[in-house]
Amino acid sequence: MSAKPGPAPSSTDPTPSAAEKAFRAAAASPSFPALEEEVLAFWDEQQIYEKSLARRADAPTFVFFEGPPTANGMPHPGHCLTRAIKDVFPRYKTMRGYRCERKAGWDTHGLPVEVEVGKALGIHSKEEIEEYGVEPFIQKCQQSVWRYMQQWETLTRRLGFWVDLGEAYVTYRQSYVESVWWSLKNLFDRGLLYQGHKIVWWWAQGGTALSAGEVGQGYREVADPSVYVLFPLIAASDAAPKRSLVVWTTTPWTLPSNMYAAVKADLNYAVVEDGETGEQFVLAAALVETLAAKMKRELNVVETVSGASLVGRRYEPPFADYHDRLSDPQGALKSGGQEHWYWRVVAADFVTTDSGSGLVHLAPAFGEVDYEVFSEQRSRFAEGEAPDLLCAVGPDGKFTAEFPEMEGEWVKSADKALTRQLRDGGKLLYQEQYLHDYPFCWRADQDPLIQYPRESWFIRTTQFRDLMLKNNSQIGWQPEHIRDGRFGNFLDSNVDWALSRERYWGTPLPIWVCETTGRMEAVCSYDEVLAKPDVQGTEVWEEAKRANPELADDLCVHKPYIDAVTYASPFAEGARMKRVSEVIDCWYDSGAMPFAQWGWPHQNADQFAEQFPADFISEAIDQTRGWFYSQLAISTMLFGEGASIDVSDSAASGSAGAPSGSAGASTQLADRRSEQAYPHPYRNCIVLGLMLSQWFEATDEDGKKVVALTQEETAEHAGLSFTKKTGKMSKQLRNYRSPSEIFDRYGADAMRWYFFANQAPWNSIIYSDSAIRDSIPEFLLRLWNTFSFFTIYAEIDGFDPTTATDADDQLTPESLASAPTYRPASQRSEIDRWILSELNVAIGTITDRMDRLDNYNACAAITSLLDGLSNWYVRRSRDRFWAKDSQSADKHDAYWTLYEVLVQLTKLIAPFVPFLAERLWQELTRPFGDRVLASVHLCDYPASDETRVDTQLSTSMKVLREIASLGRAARADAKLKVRLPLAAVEVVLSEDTQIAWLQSHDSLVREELNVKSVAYTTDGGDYVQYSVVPNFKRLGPKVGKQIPAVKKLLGEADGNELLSQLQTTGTVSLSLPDGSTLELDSDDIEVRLQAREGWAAAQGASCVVVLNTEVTEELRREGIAKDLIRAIQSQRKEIGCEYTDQIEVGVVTEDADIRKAIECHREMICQETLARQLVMDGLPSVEAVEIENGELFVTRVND
RNA sequence: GGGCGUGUAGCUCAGUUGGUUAGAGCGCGUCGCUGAUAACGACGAGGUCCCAGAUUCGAGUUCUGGCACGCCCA
Repeated sequence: MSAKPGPAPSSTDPTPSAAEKAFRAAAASPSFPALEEEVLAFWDEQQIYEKSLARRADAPTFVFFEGPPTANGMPHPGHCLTRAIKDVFPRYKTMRGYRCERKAGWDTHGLPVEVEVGKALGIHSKEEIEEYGVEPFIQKCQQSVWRYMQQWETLTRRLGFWVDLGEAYVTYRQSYVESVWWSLKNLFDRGLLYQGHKIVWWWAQGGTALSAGEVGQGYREVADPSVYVLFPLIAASDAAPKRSLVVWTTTPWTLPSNMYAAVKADLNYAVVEDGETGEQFVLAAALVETLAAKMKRELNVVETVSGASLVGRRYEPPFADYHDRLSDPQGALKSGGQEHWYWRVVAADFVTTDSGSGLVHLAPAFGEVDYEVFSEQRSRFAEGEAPDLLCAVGPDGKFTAEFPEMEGEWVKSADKALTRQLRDGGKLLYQEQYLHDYPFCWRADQDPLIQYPRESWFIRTTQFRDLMLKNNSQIGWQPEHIRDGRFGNFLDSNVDWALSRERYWGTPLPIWVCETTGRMEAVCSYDEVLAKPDVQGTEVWEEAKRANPELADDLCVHKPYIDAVTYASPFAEGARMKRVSEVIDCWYDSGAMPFAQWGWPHQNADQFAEQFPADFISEAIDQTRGWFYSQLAISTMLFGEGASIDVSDSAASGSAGAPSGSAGASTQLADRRSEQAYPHPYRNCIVLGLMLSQWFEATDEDGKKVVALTQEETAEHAGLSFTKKTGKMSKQLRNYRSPSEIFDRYGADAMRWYFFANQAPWNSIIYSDSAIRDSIPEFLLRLWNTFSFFTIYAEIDGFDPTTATDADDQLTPESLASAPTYRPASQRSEIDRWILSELNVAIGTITDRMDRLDNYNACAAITSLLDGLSNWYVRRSRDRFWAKDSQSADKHDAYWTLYEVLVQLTKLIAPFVPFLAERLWQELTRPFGDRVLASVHLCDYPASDETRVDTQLSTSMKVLREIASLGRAARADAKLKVRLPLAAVEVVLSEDTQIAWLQSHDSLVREELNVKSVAYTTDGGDYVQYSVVPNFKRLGPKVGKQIPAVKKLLGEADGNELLSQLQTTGTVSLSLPDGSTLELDSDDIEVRLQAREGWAAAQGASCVVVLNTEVTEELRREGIAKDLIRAIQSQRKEIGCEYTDQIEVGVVTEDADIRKAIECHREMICQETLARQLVMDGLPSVEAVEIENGELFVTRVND
């Protein structure tokens, strides 16, 4: 890395020396990574980011929220994308005049941290953690949070993501925790927090619940018993035949805890009779045959009944223990009457006939859907009359005394014995093995997980479902389908938020419970607890701090210290208030960031009022149920309609540092809310797609997978055949390059541009070495070459933009106009006006797209502008830059035009590729020294100058470019290379609107096609066959069903005749088959041309270009001269001539054509090659080069 | 099993309110240029727009039903 900053205007020397003042030719192919490192150093040194914010100190805000990543994990390529997207819009908005603060943030709580620490300590169960000690464990967690901080900061900086890392919010900080506490207290006081059961995936051996993500990791295919069990129905009378429900399950160990059997109400059930035993069974009609086939028995249908008719029927439970102990309890229903608590048939929608018997065994303790049915059932009973949950299994996964015969047995190993018991009791109809995916603990992969009920705290989010939906409807989602699709559906099926976690490292639930009465209250800050009567236990923290003064003060609000704090109960004399033991879901932490990042409402009322809601956030799609939801839910509950925000209690509690603005916070926010009740907490959200990798994979002779990241790398493994793969990134396969390698090889701009310009951000994005590498020549290098071209000639000609004495510090086009050599665009040549028009059209498009958060199409507009600049403007203007007279008006026009476009383009690309833009800015503004802004990122984004847009010219130029392209195609077809001049081309157009313009500007075509003359005509009957087709868009609505007839008539008619009719009368009349007549004017039809056979011609959409293929002697000689020029030029380069060096040329040949060509075109040859002399002889001590039919000698002339 | 998304050239992707010759970049082929030159340019080949129905004068685009893949949830 260079120690020096980029070649910015030097601060030590305010007046640049003459040498510094001039442009200097730029390196042909720069090292982008090295360039970027220089720019980074420059930004740091000059504090450009800080300056960019300071310039907008009083500007309107554009609010950005950083979704906090966890610094506990290594940053990976996916983070590059989110961070790049999070960077480009704030940069853009800043240039557009907004103040966009970018407060970083870190998510620091939760199980992943505990797991990391556990790994390091070699422990993983909760027991082991308790044994180790919660206090040292928590301290280790706090330290572990910053494990990869260095890598994160490096990545963030290197990618060019401008964000205030120094001011980052951190979820474990006391102020953050207290904001979260405040919000929870608010919910608690409003009765929105409650305790209930939650069925979780439970790791019995470790005594802990697993998160969905963890469960997902541990699925693997296993064979479980699949049993069809008989539940004998309790018959209405003894006379009735014995009937049993056929119930299917793959978890026999849950049968002792059976509570119900479920049917689907609208399904048909068959009563079948076993041909051998005469027993009767009930199962889904659709599954009778399947089961009969399995059992190899005949099952005769006796009767068919509906599922609904089975509902309410009672049966004998498969194991009688509960039944024996509880007898058969009943309870009063809300609707009046009595109902049995257990062992009856209920209806449930999730029942299907896809597998099993169409009758489902419900053990609500061990299944989430089962539990929902149970809750439904409970709700039917009157207060105090509802059934209790049956659960014969302990948290250790072993049967309890509720199922005495197997007490202490691990449930999963009880399946066999249970099945045997069922068979012995005649209750097993059929048994087989069933292959399915079942989750195991990812930390102990021999331990199967079970679903198990746990006490949990919930937030009553369901109460806010409609408000959240209403809120969601106002969010600007990118892509839009998220709103009514994935996110909308998710909100639609909202269930109460299971908030608590029985873990250690998290925000403690701020609820204290009275040990005597069980009554509870919530607190909103540490100080509020301290202010309670007769507080005890604070010494635990104080001692810890004394013993280790390094301890982060924030830990005082964490376990185990906060757990030790108790106070006198206001509910019962002499009783103590103790905190509940749980911590909360860390998604709640992140969702609280809009206010918690400021410590609001305990402090920073102004910041919060100003920075809420966000104008823009972005994360990947996996956050729909994560951060997108947690933010929306929390904001809706706290700030939405009907919420009451009372921050006075926080002030009253004497919260340390409660700001003076705090009292006003409530009203301020309310005002803001009434202005814009919706949407919040974020107005716009870009949902990013998945990040995939692409690599080459082969299998070696040992059957091991070999991965190569590029085609080239595959060559290192001779003999293996590689296939290209696209898929998820895998640490084990190492099928992707680390971001830092990409930065070192190709640079951050290459990666950024690839992300921004190659696909809409919500598509899955492929992160591959080659894809990123390819964005260099496609865009970065092409732009650099164009810039380099400019500097080469600006240096030669001494172009000096500082002659614009009124130039402002951003070099706006208007201010450059003060230069004496600067002519208004209207006086410049066509091509200058054209590129300026294209520039201003592009500016309009780019700003329009970016304002709509559409980076993809903005980039497309930039690319096409660059294409026009590089492939047409510069190419067609080359000879203007080569022209001898360095002071001609035309040359000045060319310089001013190219300079302006480059300067504007540099600003346009600044948010996207900030490094290259910075370097270009510094190079382009070098002559101005420190009269201009030090960084392009301090500039305003260009505004489109409508007066420079000339749509007519754009259209005409498009036709012209098409003509040139067609001419080349025709030449290629006729095998007449471009260096050979031709006498004429004729261009046949379908309409005359462009002809006048084309005629007056045909030098471009003549040069481009190397022809002596161009003629334009609409009357090309000799070369062209005309045909006429309807203009469907216009005629469709007009004639409707007649369209096919019109098309047919026009197609059959002689096109040439129709055209002449149209030209003379202005209309064409058609007699339709239905007898009516249709008059068509020129807008109703479209004329198409087709080149006739036998001409060297090429056809496009609107014209045909016909070549005159006759090659005269004269033309042939000119062609030879041009060949010779090319040979001399090539030799100039070979002997190392500078652009301006003069040469002498000698040609030795016997070829009469060559001699003649030189004779005729001596002047042109000398001029083009800067030859002082051209002799028909060898040159002394100069080596000859072979040319066709002769030898060529070229030598530099020294002055 | 449910929800959502995707399916267009060898590859990666665009494709506006439905309008009749479906585009770009890369790759490939041919050629050109040789004073932007370890670049650059032009031209060309390459398509059952996943399948099947429906609506319509007209469907890559709208609707219905499938198929495949991906993600999320169960």
